[in-house]
Amino acid sequence: MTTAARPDLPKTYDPAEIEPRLYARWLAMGVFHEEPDPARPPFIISMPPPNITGRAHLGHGSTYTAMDVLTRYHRMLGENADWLPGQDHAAIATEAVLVRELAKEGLSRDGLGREKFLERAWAWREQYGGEINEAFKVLGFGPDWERERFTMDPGLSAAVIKVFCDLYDDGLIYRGTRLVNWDPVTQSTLSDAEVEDEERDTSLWHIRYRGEDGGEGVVIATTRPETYLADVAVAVHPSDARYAHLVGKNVVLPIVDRAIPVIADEAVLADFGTGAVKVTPAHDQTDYEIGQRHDLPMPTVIDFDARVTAPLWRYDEKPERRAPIDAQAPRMTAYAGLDRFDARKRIVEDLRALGALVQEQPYRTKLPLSSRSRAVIEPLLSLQWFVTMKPLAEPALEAFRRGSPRFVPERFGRTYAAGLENIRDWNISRQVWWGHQLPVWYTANDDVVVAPDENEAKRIARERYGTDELRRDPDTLDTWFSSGLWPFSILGWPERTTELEHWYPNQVMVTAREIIFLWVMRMVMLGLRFVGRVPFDDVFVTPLVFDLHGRKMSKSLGNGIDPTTDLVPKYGADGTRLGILRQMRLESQELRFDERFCDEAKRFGTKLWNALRYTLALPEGLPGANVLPRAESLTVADKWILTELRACVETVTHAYDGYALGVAADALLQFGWYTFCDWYVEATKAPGQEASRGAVLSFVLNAFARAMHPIAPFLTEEIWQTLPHDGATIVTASWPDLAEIPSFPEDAATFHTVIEKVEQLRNARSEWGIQPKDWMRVEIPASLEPERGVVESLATLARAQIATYDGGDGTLRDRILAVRGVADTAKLRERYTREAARLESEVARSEKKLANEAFIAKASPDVVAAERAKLDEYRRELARVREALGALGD
RNA sequence: GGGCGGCUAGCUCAGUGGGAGAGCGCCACAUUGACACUGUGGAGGUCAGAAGUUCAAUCCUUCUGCCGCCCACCA
Repeated sequence: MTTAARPDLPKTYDPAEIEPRLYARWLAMGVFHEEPDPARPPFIISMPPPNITGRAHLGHGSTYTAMDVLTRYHRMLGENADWLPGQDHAAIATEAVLVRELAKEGLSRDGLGREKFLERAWAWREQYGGEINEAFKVLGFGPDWERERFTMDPGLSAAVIKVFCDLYDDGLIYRGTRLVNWDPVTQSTLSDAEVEDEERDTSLWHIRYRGEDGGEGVVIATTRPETYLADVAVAVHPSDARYAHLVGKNVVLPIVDRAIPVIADEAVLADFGTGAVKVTPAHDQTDYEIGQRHDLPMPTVIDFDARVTAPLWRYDEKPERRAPIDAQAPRMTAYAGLDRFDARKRIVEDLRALGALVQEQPYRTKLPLSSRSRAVIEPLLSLQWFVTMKPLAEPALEAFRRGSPRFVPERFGRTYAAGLENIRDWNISRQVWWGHQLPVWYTANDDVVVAPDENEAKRIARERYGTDELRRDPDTLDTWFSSGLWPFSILGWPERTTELEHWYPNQVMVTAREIIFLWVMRMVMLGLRFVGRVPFDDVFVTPLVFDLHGRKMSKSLGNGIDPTTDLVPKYGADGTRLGILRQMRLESQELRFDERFCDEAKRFGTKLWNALRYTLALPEGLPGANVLPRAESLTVADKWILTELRACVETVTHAYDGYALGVAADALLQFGWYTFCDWYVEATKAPGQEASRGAVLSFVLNAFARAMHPIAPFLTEEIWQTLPHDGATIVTASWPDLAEIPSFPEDAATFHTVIEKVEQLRNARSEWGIQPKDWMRVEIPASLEPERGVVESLATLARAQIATYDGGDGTLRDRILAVRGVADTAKLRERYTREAARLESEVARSEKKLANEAFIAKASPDVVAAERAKLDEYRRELARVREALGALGD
């Protein structure tokens, strides 16, 4: 047991001084570190690794605070709790940052060369990659820093290579030419999940393609007129009578005078646009599929810089075999080298001049944007590596049908399952250098060798192809390929480590909704395949953070908030955390961040701090930690606050268990401020409370601090340390045990009546305009006589003199407490008149209800009895108010 | 087009099949020692609209409207 160390506390709790000091102490004590311990139940969370380019934002404030709270809670429960941190190399994002840095020095990536570029990248990572960890420390997060991992650590890289090789050997990774999402800014492909749609105003251009026979031909509608140069057909719906006569005939592309066939395909919607659609297989996903079905050629007209090429060319895996299609080249030269959007303007003008542009109709469409660069994605043919997803998705779906993982809130499980059901092959190769280079080599004849390292590749090549002259594929893997292994790669997989044995699967994955497709699905699929189990029992999906007006937070809108620089200096880490959690609702999908909650949370901290000061300043001093007097020595107020404390701890425990962090935060604030400070602390100032109050205040604060510690780690540590306590730090203290907290329901009810009386008194004083200097005489029921001192004390503001009456259980308001000559009679009358009207309407409502035979017959007896009791009460009150009104005279 | 969430006091949000809640803001009052980063009281709402189920609906069902999100090959 340690006694109170510092009797002279400042009036205000100062987070700026206290928080860094406590965090440093926790680190020195190693409280966040755990070793696998089969004797205790595990509680493991793998931290979603932030990008090394990342900065703290409010998303971390919600999602990562939730993880910290859960880990701290389960640690206090005595579980083998560990939060495993790390970082993601964020291939494209990081490379973009590096390219910008180099540009400032007048350097380019290609000029520097791969080796030098990667040296720079690692140096950058060393220098800036840990910044977000500092932010996390400022926020009080306590992951197991000793276990920090990076997706490009040797161990994790080995896991990546093994997974690639195994999937390749199993025939689930293939190389092929497909239409991919090309980001012309970062010069790399993106997976479907990395493409975001954004609505933009544009036009729908209607263009006439005349018949080859000189007829009217057909009018197509398009949002991308610049790609018409590479059209290979016009498609209509098979049952569209308007165009049936044209199917099988040719129409002619304007300007370039190239003839293309009209074909019928189910994918065309007869009621959209003109019902006829141009088919450009090399630049549109739907068209690509139509092209495949009809075995159409796939000429390309836009290059990897998003410029129009002239002439057209035919994509080939080997650049030297890419053949120009120069038949129409002379007529296209005007567009050669133009950016796709400039080309669009020129082509529209030229078509208009030619009379081929039938109509230009304003139109709002969704543009595919790169989530990395915000550039408009260009669908392009390219030779890339893919993962066949269906065989991976099937076991994941089966597991989900058996209930694993469990989603909280449950509805996100349906989103997840729908994603698995509609899964498409995953493009995993990226044309950046920063990342895991594909373990793929080619012979001079383009024979493919996949191997974990170069020596093994050479051995295989010699054996199979009689050569060890190899060149390695320059591409790297999609960042999500390595993060998809996260929950097991950070535990040492493929080695069979103790950590992997005891800590896989994790108990919960906490993440945001938008990551379900990008990440959660892939972790499950890969975890199932390579470790044989779903990597986590629960997936807790936290709400997305928006600003007060419901707009997404973003740098460009200028409404982004960095909690460490924008909130912690103002409210402290505790205030920031509590303020955010108070707004987190389990079933809600968005959180409109309102800073007022942080302000409230900070003031709550000060309030508790002062309750602590009050407790420490008690003249009679404090007993040892968690020592309560025997029940006979406790006052009614003591028994009430202990009962309330127990209820609070119970609520908070259930809330944490169900991930309802907002409910836990509410309950703690409600109890701490309004129940404990406003009523109990005040009550202890009444005469007759001295004998027990020190012990009870100390006991309640100690238990309350522990219950609130997961949410507000610093303040609660400081309170706990200052009061008598057992142990070195609250971080490893035990969760309040309900069995330790006595409960006295009957006494609690009595004190509840005290509160009601006092509130009525205060209300009366205020409503009736009783001046501070004036006193009024009030009466309380005989049953409260023993608590007279408390009522008197709490009612001090009302300047009340207490008398006892024995008239049953009537309320104070009705008794009217002889107000002698001090109250404003007019105000009193007004008040009573209003009160009488209210009671009359309540009586009428209740009478009507009870007169309803159906109600009596069908409602449950409890409800009917309660309604009768209410009616009696209303009638009694009404009679008293009327009596009082009469007594007022004129 | 499909799916999902929301609509409760000026603002941000809890909540419940049976007498509408919190914080902030607003108004009034209170400064003799835990705290002015305070305390006390008050005003303020046809619980989006309509229909249905029910003895009883803000809550359950259906429809409508508006806001938002996700998915999908509407050029």
